Amino acid sequence: MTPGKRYASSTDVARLAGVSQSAVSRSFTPGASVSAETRRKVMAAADALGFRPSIIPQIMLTNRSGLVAVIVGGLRNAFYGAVLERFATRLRDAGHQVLLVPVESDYSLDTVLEELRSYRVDAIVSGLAVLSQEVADALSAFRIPIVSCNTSVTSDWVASVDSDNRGAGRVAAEWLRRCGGTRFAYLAGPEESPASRDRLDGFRAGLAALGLGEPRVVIGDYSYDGGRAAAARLFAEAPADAIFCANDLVALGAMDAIRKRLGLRIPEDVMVIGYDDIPSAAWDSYDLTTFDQDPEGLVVQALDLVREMSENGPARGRVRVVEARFIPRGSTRNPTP
Amino acid sequence: MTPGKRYASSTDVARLAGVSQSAVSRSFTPGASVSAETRRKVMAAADALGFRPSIIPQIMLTNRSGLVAVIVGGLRNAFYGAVLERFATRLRDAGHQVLLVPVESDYSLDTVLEELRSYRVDAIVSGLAVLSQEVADALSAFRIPIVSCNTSVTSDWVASVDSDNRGAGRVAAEWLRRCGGTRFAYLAGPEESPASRDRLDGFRAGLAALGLGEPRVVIGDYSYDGGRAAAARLFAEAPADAIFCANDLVALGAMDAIRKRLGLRIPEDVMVIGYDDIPSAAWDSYDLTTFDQDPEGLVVQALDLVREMSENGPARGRVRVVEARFIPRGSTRNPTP
DNA sequence: TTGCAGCATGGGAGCGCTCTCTGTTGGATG
DNA sequence: CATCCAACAGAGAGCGCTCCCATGCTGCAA
Repeated sequence: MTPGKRYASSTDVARLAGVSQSAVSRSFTPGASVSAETRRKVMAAADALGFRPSIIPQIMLTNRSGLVAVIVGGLRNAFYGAVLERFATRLRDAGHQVLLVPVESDYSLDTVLEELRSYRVDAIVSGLAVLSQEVADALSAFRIPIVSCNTSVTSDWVASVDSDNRGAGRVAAEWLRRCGGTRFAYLAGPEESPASRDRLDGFRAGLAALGLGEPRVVIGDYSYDGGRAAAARLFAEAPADAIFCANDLVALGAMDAIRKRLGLRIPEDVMVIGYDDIPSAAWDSYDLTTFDQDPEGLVVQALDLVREMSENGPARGRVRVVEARFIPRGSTRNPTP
Repeated sequence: MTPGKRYASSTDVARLAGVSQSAVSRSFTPGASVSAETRRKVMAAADALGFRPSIIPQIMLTNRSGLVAVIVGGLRNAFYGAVLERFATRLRDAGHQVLLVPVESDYSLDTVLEELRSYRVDAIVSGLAVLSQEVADALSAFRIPIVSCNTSVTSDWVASVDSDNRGAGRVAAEWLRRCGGTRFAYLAGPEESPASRDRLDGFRAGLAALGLGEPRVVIGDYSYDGGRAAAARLFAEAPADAIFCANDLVALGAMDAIRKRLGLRIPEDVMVIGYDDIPSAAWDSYDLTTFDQDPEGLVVQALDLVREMSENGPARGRVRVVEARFIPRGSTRNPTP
């Protein structure tokens, strides 16, 4: 290895060890046919040169890079951070590397896709960005396994993992009713979010099953500020006393608006339920009743789908549903038995 | 391209376009010498086959992968999420790919390093994990540029970017004093965190400059629960009325402990200052006085250091300090003029 | 017509591995 | 002593690019 060079090659090691380059390669291949003596010499030379086999030629040979792209939007939400961390950890444990791709919106994906292709990524996990049907189809044409969370698009190479949004919506409706709720409302996420829509569908279905009418709905944007504004708009029109929110951030914003701006008490005057169980939901100031999306389960299922598609090819529209665990806390009253 | 193959090669394209493989390569190289006619034919064939040049052979040739590893620990803290997102976005804008490496602690880095080396990463940004001197030295031996945030290790290939922790500590001391604080305390992060220590140093220096004594210090762990517990321990011993916290999460935990468990008012009875300006700090329930660490500046400086080391080689112990902006809010009283 | 840029083009090497194939041992066997 | 085989070592191809070089072709001045 010449002084300025950053990496020694297997040829450098072979020269120093006095063996062939093939012998070096074999020494680093588990189960290959090398004598103990040769391996010893090779390892000594490798240590001396700081050699470590490059994975790049392997990628060239196999077109499998070991890279899995994880596309995320909005890491400011601690829930996404938690999920991302789990994804990354598990992917690494499974021997993959994680290529992080932050996107603002899915139309910015187009340019990104080409790059991912040129890096020969093995799979794409569309963490939590909204994935449109067009983009899904474009992606699908590349024959790269894609697993998308909480979206409803379908395409050959796109599978998805969803939280049981509908089921949770129903549970929220029932719980709020049992706790004495009478005027129901839903503070939604962005209009195009399938997760938000599904939660609302479930909420509606739950209310209907109890013989109750439609909840009032205010469109928001999954953020604290959005939740605060949505609550203000809701109460400006008419009061509500049983509010289901598209996610925890919205719920926390709503709670603050209700308490600090409207001067109402939670849960005495108004009950609030969120979704995600982000850390702040458990904080003393909020003590928010919510649903644990089971990020662990989400991640496990997603990675299982990745594995499955990598091995068996396209799995058109396969969907795995992960149960959401209801977590009653102090933002709802005690249910009547 | 045979049906089952995922990727077309430039040779496939050349065959279809009726030109040489070199011509295909040139057509995709800006500024290369190709006739318009040839390029047209190549592009048509490339589109037909869904061809996109692989970057892998390039990496082999140059040993530059375009990959930058970002090592993070604790994405649950929304501040880290925000910083990570910025890093990733800017790195991508600069033409790099982001390899996300989550670590629990720095001893788990050893195995990770080898992998990073085999992927020929161009640089490592040790986002926010604690980096020990040993690990830094080991990394340095690989001649890979490393930029570390808020740590104090020094090694040939390790540079760092720090928030102005000391300066902020002094400002906190002065502000709390001007607002009528008399019994000062510091709720620290983990003992080995240089950032936490520096903030305390500054706080001490600020108090000393005002002719005040030592603050009481309680060791914690940078988390909400840790902050709550630390505040409880602090008050169990003796009350305080001017508390500076190692970060916002600690501050929020402390605030909840002070209000909900101790029944004291903020800021009337106790004033609290945090660090980071995470989103929750601005929420109505907290309205926390804090310091904006300027994540944007942090990221810009870090990337500038990466660039500099990539171009000019090792920059032993270079440190960039990023100003922290003080954000007075309602968790401190109004200062007397 | 000849000469010579100047551009366009194809051929070929080489990056660092893995895999296959061939060769070379040495020891057991007939 | 000839034969065979297992165990191992080395040679070489090839992955898909980029770069260098030689060649051919055009157009323009001499």
